[in-house]
Amino acid sequence: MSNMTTTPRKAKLQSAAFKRTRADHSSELAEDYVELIADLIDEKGEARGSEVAIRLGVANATVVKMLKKLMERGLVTQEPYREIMLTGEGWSLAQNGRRRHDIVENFLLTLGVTAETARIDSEGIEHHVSNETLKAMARFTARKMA
Amino acid sequence: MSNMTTTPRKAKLQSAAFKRTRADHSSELAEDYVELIADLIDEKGEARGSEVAIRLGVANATVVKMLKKLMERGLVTQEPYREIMLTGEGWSLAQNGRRRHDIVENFLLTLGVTAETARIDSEGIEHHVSNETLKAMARFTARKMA
DNA sequence: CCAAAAGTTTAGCCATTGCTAAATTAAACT
DNA sequence: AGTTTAATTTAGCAATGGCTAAACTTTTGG
Repeated sequence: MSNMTTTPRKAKLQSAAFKRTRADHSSELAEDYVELIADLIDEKGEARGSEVAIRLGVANATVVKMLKKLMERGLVTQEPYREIMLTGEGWSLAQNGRRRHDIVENFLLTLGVTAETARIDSEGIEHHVSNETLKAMARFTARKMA
Repeated sequence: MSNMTTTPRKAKLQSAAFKRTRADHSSELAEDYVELIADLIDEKGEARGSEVAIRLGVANATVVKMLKKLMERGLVTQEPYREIMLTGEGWSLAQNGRRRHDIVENFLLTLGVTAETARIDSEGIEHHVSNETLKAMARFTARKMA
């Protein structure tokens, strides 16, 4: 425990961390959409734009606009007025997101927070956790469950 | 351990969680600025816009624009071409941010990730952690340190 | 099979947070 | 003090992700 942060801290070279946070924001929305679309397909057999809008709490038009971006990025396909489908790449991204999400959510539950809090916080945290931290979380959960 | 997330998950009413995440994003930038300004004042005796720009990795003009917003929100004060100062409210916000940041960073260190990862990840996570989770993290760290 | 309802898209707006280049002010050096 | 240099601000632009209202399809029910 030698490298503990103490209160009178140095403001070091931190721009990398902030840039990383900003970069995360651009991809995290795409991942949220793709993950939700995957869930809808698994749950209801298809993903409609209006359902995505409801679950994300945004307007229909916003979803339409985002779906165009996601199509440009090669993550989803859709014909006008039809349901949304995921490309292979879209499925990979969704599955990676689910994996991270589950690890974080289960970790929080194991830490002892309520299910509701685990659900909400994991949504926010999921995109900002490095693979190293993710591994540490998974390790912790596995240990506690054993 | 009854409420563990399993892979074929239900896509429930999650719009609240997403809305919360979007709302966090608006305030997290303000907190990053204010926290950094507080660090600079403590470290160098004053906070200059150009220094803020360097540390956050953005252009000078971006900082100027943000500072106007922060002044409108009553968090900082500044006379043209002069150094940046924090209002009482600004200091509270900064201190709250530091507190959260320290808890998360120390928690990650205790979890066993490297110092570099703890620094970077805590930057991203800090703004998305509820008070309940924060408490759980602090408890965990305290227990391990004992 | 056609009209009404429901679902989807388009058009056009707004706020936010970036940027560069040019103008302005303050500071430092003869 | 005056001039150069450095710091700061202004002006104007771009991308992103929201929204509402109006237009257009698809679906559904006589």
